[in-house]
Amino acid sequence: MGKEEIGCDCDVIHEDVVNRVRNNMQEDILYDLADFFRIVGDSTRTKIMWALDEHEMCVCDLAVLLNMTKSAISHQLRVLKEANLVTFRREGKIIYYKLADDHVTQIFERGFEHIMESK
Amino acid sequence: MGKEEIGCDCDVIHEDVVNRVRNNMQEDILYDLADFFRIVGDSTRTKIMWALDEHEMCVCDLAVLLNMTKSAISHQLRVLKEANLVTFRREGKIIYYKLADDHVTQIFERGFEHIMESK
DNA sequence: TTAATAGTTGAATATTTATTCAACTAATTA
DNA sequence: TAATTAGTTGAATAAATATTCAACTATTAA
Repeated sequence: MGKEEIGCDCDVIHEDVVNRVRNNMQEDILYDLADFFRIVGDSTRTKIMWALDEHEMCVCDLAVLLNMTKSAISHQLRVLKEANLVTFRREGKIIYYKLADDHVTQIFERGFEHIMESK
Repeated sequence: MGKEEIGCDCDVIHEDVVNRVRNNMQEDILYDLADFFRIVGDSTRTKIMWALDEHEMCVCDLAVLLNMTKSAISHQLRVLKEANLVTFRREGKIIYYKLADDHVTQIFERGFEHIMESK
């Protein structure tokens, strides 16, 4: 068989399985998927998303709710904005944030149910 | 109003909203939820989970498939085992890993669909 | 019982990243 | 206009963690 790649330090054992799986593997999509989970996978961002799923809120509301500084909240909101997980609208001095769309809401709520059930 | 907590550096703006949301907030569950997403939110672990969702595999198969060392794969499998996301069975020298249960499979596949659709 | 192979493990390194701090912009109001 | 407030930003620090490396265990086969 021989090591088919440079990086691994062993021979493949089930070559047919690996070849079949490799043919179905779309690496770029798996990176995007990992990215999505990575962004939600921080407790501050998870709390923000859960809170915004309950009601739209401004930075100060979130800061008080989560007992954190405006800056820390704002930095994390930027991450969530860049990942298109939240949107916002400005009303005077105040910016209201909310979850981006139903898709995000559903994925988030499904994960929440998963945790609730396994308790 | 006054700063209700020590950590934040501003006053609450929508006190009624924050109070209502705070009453519904279960922090321990939100931490578990973030943990779940954090563990899946690494590209190596995402690839491993996707591959095991396709077919059960041993460490060497995964190492060849992902072009990584046995050690790196093994370390990540341990993380996934500890989070109860994968299980395994031994057959002689070889240990076969697979996704833990339908619950995990479904959450993972749903995230995958989400990414596929938004492309 | 020795050699070979599948897999694990702990320590070290290197990278990523969450929060802090101080300075800043944007909008409002006195 | 000047002062106030909501929010942002960049750099620095501190903490978390993915991979590497070398040594190790467990099972099988010679």
